Amino acid sequence: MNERTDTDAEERRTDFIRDIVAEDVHSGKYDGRVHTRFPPEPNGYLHIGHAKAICINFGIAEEFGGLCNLRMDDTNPTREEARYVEAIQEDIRWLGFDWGDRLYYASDYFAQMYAYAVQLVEQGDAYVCDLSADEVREHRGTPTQPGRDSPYRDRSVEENLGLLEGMRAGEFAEGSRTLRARIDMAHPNLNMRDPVMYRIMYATHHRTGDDWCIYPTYDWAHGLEDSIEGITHSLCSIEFENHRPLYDWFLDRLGIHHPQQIEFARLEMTNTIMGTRHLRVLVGEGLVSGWDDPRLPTLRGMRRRGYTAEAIRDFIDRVGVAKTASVVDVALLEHCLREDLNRRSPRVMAVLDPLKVVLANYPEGRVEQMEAVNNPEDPSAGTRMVPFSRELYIEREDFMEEPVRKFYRLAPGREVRLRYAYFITCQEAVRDEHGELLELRCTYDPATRGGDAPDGRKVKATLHWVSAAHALPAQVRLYGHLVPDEQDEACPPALWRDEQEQEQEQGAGADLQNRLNPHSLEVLSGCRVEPSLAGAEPGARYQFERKGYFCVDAASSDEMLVFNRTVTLRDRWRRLQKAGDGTRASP
RNA sequence: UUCCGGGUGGUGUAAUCGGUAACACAGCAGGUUUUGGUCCUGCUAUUCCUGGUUCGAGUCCAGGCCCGGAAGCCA
Repeated sequence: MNERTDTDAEERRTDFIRDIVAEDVHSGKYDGRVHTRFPPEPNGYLHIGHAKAICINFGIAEEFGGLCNLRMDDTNPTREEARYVEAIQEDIRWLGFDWGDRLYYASDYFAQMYAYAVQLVEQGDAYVCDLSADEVREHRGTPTQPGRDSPYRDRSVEENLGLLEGMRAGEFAEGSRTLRARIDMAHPNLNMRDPVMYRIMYATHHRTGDDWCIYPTYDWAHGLEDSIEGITHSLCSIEFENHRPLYDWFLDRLGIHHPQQIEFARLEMTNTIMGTRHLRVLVGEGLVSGWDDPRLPTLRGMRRRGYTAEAIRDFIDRVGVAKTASVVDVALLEHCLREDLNRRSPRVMAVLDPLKVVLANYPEGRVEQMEAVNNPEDPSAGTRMVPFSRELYIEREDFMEEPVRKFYRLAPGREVRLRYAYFITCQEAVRDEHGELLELRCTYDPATRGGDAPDGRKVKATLHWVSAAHALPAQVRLYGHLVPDEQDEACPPALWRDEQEQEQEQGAGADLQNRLNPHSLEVLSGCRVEPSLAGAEPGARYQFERKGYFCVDAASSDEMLVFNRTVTLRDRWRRLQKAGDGTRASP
């Protein structure tokens, strides 16, 4: 089911990257080889933005009969942790991609990178600089003003070699020296103004331990990683476009394999918060329950919420690939989700907000088994039996004492159908002394068993229900958008710069919190679900008829079933209500 | 302000050599329906601006406008 058929592949619309790759294959560039890679930094969990990069890199390799590597980009020991390495693999596998035995680590190339650095020093293309971080910044100039040469720029090759060796040997204090590329301090592209290649960090790396006290910067390392692995097409996001000339410069000076980098716009989406750093703030400040909070756009969160990998991949396909900065409507994601879930989810009846219904003319103690269709989209899913009795629960919102216009569910004197059961008519709404609605007194028509009237009369509504005596208690968690529509315009604050990070992230926590939807989670504990749900396994997905798609949460148990709402059904009635606000008509 | 990149319906993308601007989502209207679901039908709505070349411009040329990215020893 993960396999796409040939026709699907042919019908898949193309994009500018696929066009370039196809052209390269035809022209015989790289001997017609296609080899991509997905290079995450193991510093957090993957989110749907990563899914785009994953689908593009693995997808293109697959389509062109090539390979895609998985590479942990672990060049900064202070940010990366081993626990993320396993989680990243888990998420990619869940999405449905396979890297075979090609799991690599940037840290495996540290020795090779060092040798390349020595080569550059020997060529006079790199030098050891004693400027502090602040001084380097000050020498760099600005976008409009050229930078100034470092006073250490013209050291001899021998001195540089000796100093570099000393850096590696741990002879110098952290931050006291760097190795820099010797390019052009007046270059209009800031990235070319003698960028730092190595910094001294006395930090223990999650894989290389204390073998190194100098670590390559991303700009120095990244192109080398792709080159070493023989990558043909380095597909990355737009913000690295300005860095491409630098990667090209390194590769050309070194005279080694030169992949082609192509940049595409990263995925942005409405009604959510994206970006590892922002997500880290949400998790760190306890604004959500963890990286797998079902409200988060993390792959783990979405999985826990009940998203399918197929829906996510379909969504990424439909979003397309381009360079324009864009914000995709979350409605498209939800459409893909519903489409997939509609096909595959067994239907079941669950009452989220129970209102008791007593059938006055139904014999006490009698129980009937009603046959219900498991999935109208899939006849092979068969049917099941659902118990019916004198006392039932229906949804509180399916009754209105004074029905508004176009409300055609239950009301005093009205007849509706109970799905797969009988027509019932509401005789009386029973209230307590405070006017609180307690239960409904109804009668049923024995001739309508199964849901059809022999006299051909119609009802306008069909309600779902459960038998009070047979229903199982359940907790249901209703999830909504993380960010409400009104807040969607507000931009999340930019987050970076190490020395301000802690302070910034605290401020960011408050800023982020202000954007959040206060109703993104509603927990319902008094729900009643049909007995066939007994023993439902965590992760199992269902459609609660008329309510939405739900999946069994990991915290679910035999004592208390727990469901997460994945997404609601499209709800025309709700839309009518919204549109008709204030147009309440008397019955 | 300098460099790089980008502007096609409300949103995301497509349009072969310069030849009828299309697909999907959203929205609206209707049909079917034992889920106000699904499905089906229809509708609304698009080339940033100005000028030029051309029989013909989203596409080519010139100028302008707007948006994004870039001044970490992050990735």
